Formats: sequence, structure tokens, C-alpha cells
Amino acid sequence: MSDRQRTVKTAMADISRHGRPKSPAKPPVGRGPGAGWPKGSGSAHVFAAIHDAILTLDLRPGEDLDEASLVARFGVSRTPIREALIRLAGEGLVVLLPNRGARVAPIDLANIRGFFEALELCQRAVTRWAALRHRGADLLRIDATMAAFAAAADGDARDLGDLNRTFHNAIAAACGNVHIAAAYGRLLDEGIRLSRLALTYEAPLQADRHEHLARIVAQHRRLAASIRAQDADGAEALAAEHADLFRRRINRYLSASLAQEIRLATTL
Amino acid sequence: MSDRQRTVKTAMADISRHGRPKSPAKPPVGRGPGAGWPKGSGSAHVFAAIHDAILTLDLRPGEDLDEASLVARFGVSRTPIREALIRLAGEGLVVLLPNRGARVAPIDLANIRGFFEALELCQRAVTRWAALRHRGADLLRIDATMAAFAAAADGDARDLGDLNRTFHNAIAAACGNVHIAAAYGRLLDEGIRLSRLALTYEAPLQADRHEHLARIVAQHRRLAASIRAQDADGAEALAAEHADLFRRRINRYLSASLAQEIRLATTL
DNA sequence: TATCTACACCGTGTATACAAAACATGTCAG
DNA sequence: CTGACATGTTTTGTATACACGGTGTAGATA
Repeated sequence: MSDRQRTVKTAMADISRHGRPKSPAKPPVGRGPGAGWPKGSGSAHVFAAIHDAILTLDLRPGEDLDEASLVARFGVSRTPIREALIRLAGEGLVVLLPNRGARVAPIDLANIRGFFEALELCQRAVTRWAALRHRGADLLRIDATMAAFAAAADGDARDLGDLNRTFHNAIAAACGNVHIAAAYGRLLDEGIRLSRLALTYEAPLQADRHEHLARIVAQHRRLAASIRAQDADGAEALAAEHADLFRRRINRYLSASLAQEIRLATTL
Repeated sequence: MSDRQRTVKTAMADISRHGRPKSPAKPPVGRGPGAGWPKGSGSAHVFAAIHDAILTLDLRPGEDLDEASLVARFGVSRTPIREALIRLAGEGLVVLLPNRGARVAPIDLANIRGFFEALELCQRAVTRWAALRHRGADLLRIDATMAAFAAAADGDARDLGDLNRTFHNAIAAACGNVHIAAAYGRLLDEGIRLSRLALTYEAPLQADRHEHLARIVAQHRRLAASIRAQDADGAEALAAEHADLFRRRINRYLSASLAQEIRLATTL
């Protein structure tokens, strides 16, 4: 077996170890034809599982994905695997190399400025429009997701990325512009990867972690309040500030890790 | 044969009548296994052909796409057809209905305001950043595509949509932000469909057509000049103005067609 | 006549078989 | 010893076979 296959299988095994995925990793009854998932759900399951694994970095950026390993892991044939990979490529999470397979989209740290630039632009737009156009149900969702994040932050949950994304997606759902909301959603996905990449360089229990979380929660609260008050300018300004907080945090971690690597490289 | 199949075949036959596609509609040698396109190109060809047909409205918005007809039309099996449809769905040009096939994404005139809003936002950003960050090769491409559009407009070419899109894509390529450029590219695609939809309601040789084209060409020229001069504010303002010109043109045609339809409906 | 149901047909989702391209390995010539 | 070439293996791209879900229709019943 080649090295490519091993890496994928290892990462997928990690999923099980972490308790993911929520849905069963294998079809209810067994293998073989006619014994799989209901009907159109095999491809959807594979897509969701790989999507999740990429966002959690269980499948690391740049890692090779060969179809044979995925077939073995998910117990479906190559057809739904390939469909899932194509869909993931459409979302920018996977890169397809003609005649040479697929790999997890690398995180382009060289152009990270462009990422934050796009994130700020979309976040400002989405938040402003949400303030202007939200409906009752939107506010309920925004408040609920905000509370979920705040509770998890209080409770010392380890990974707040998903909850933060859910909060901002709730705002995006209220903005009344599917085009920008879709682009924003992708940026949020990429942001989760960045955030978790930075976490790997972060000391597990950093000194200012609680302070930082409190700042995020406070900004979320002000964001939700200005949206509720239909204060477009205020919401947009807060969105920019919030994006900047994220940017500074990531940049801090990345430059710290860079310094660390330089230190390592020079002492060798 | 069902009605669904007939509609697709008719539209595809239109492609041949119009002289499209540029690449051969069938593999060089013939049908059957082992006689198709090189290797990974069958799917790519189908994707490009359907993509083109959707943008030209040869495949009309909302039209059903069944795999059997596409198989017959392109001479490849269902597998590359399905891959192409999935990719197109990823770009928002096709809608996949679980267990019930695919259809060309409808043009959502009800939310057209959101489209123009997103277009203006992305066009402003992309054009501003292009002014700030362009490189030499970018300017060459921008000028070349601008000249191509202007020449075609002078020469009374019938369909300037592609050339206009190429010009703005050249600007997007110079903006140094792949995230927003990608979102902008999709909006330009949808804009072409909108433009051609409006054209169907337009009298073939409208009185103010030349005046309108001259205005577009003039704006393109000023856009390129401000980008070259690295005048970010000027470029962004022009981008907004240019988007607004497009919006007003589409809205004019659409409300004219709406009035026409109401007139028709009330006289019946 | 209207409605409900059983059934057959059609089309999609998945599995698998086959072909071609890329990759690795080993051999031979220089 | 090095490099180029040939061959076998691996992996992807495509074709095809099969099974399930959805849909429409015909017949029965109220």
C-alpha cells in the first residue's frame, strides 16, 4: 500500500476516535449491493463526512485523497466518492488534479491577506443588510446561536469554531442576499480551518484565552443588538471590528509559530 | 419520448445551428468504448458545452435536463454527464433535484435586487483593488479586452456579453483577491444570462442602442484609465456607476416586458 | 363521476467492469 | 555509476449493468 492511502485512512480513523461522524460510518445493514444507505444519501453522507473532516483538519490541508481508501472507509463504491469530491472541489475545499487524484485544498498562507480582506468585505455587507432587512425568525436564530456560543465559551468548550460559524451564518441568512451569503459561508469555512490551524500552534490553555473569548462574546452581543435595533452603520462597524479581531488573533498565532520555526531552524 | 427529452435535444440542436460549439460535438474518431475524447476531456467538454449553452440561454432557465438526452447529444456515457452537472450545480448554473434529475437554474427575477447589490459590491471591490495592485501584464490584458469590446461595439456585433465579461474578468484577475474574484465571476455569468434575457424583449435594432454602447465603451475607457493611474477612489466610483448603468438597462427592459405582458394579459 | 390504489414504466443513484494515463521498478547501454 | 528506456503496477476516467424511488395511469370502488 502506498503512503497516500495510509494517510487518508489514518485521518479517517481519527474521525471515529473523536466521536465523529454523528451519522453511522457504515450503512445500517451491511455492505454489498442493495444493502447501503437509503438511496441518494450515500453520496451526501460521504460529502458531509469529508467536508467535516477537512474543516476539523482531520484531513490536513494539502493531504492526498485517493479514491480507494475512501471506498474502504465509507463502504460505498467509487461513484458517490467521486461525486462528493467534485462537490467539495466546487466549494474550494478539495483540489482535483487531472488524472492524478484529489487533495485537500492547501491553506494559502501567502495570500492570507486576501482572505481577511474578503472576509471583512462580506462580513460588513452581510451584517449591515441583516440589520436593515431581518425578520422576526432571523432574530430568534441569531440570539439562539449567540447564546449557544456564549454558553460554550463560559463552559470551557474546546472547539468553538462551529458555534461561531453558526452564529455568523444566522446573520448571513438574515441578510436577504444569497449571493454574498454564499460567498461569506465559504469564507467562514476557510476561517474555521485557519482558526484550527492557529490552535495547533497555541498553547492548550493560554493565559489570555478567557479574556479573548469574553471579548468575542461581547462583540457578538453588540452585533446582535445593533442588528435588532436596525442600526446598519453600527452593525457594519462592529462587523469590521469583529473581523479585525479575528485577523489579529490569527496573525498573532501565525507569526508566533513562524518565529518558533525560525528559532528551530536557526538552532539546528 | 417524453417532453423533457425533446426540449433538451431541441436546445442542443440549436447549438449546432448557431455554429457552436467551437470544439467538435463528437469525439474525433467515433462512438463506442475507447474511441472517445483523449482521456479526462470528455467530462470537461460536456461541462464547457452545457455551461456555454446555459449562458447563451440555448438551455433556457428552468429547463429540465435529463441525462439520457445529454448522453445522446454528446456521445459519452452518463458518468461524465453527471460529473459535469454536479460541477455546474456547484457554480449555481444548474439545480439538482434529488432522485428527480437536474434543471437549468432559473433566473430569480423576484430577488434581482440582491443580484445587482452583490454585483455592485464585488465590482467596486475588484476594480478598486485592481487599481491599487495591478501589474504590467494585467494592464495589457485589460486594454486588449477593452479594445476587443469597443471594436465589436463599433462593428455592430450582435452579442457583446462575452466580450464585456472578458473585460471585467481581466480586471478581476488583476485585483489580487481570488475569493472575491471568484464570486464576481459567478455574478458576471449570471449577468450575461440576465442581459440576454433582456435582449429577448428588446427590439432587435433599438433606437438608442448605439448611444448606449457608446456610453458603455466610454465607461470602460475611464475604468481602464483610472486603474492604470492607480486611482482607487476614481476606479471604485466608476465601477459603481458602471454597475448602475447595467442595472438601469436591465430594469428598463424587464419593466417594459412586464408592461407588455400585462397589456397582453389584460387584452385577452 | 370522483377518488383511491395497484402496477408498470421511467429515470436516477450506485456498483462494477474496462481502458488509459501516470508512476515505479528494473534493466541495459554508455 | 548514471541515465534512458521498457515494462508492470497502480490509479484515475469512462462505460455499463443493476436496483430503488418517483410518476403516471388504469382499474376498482364508493
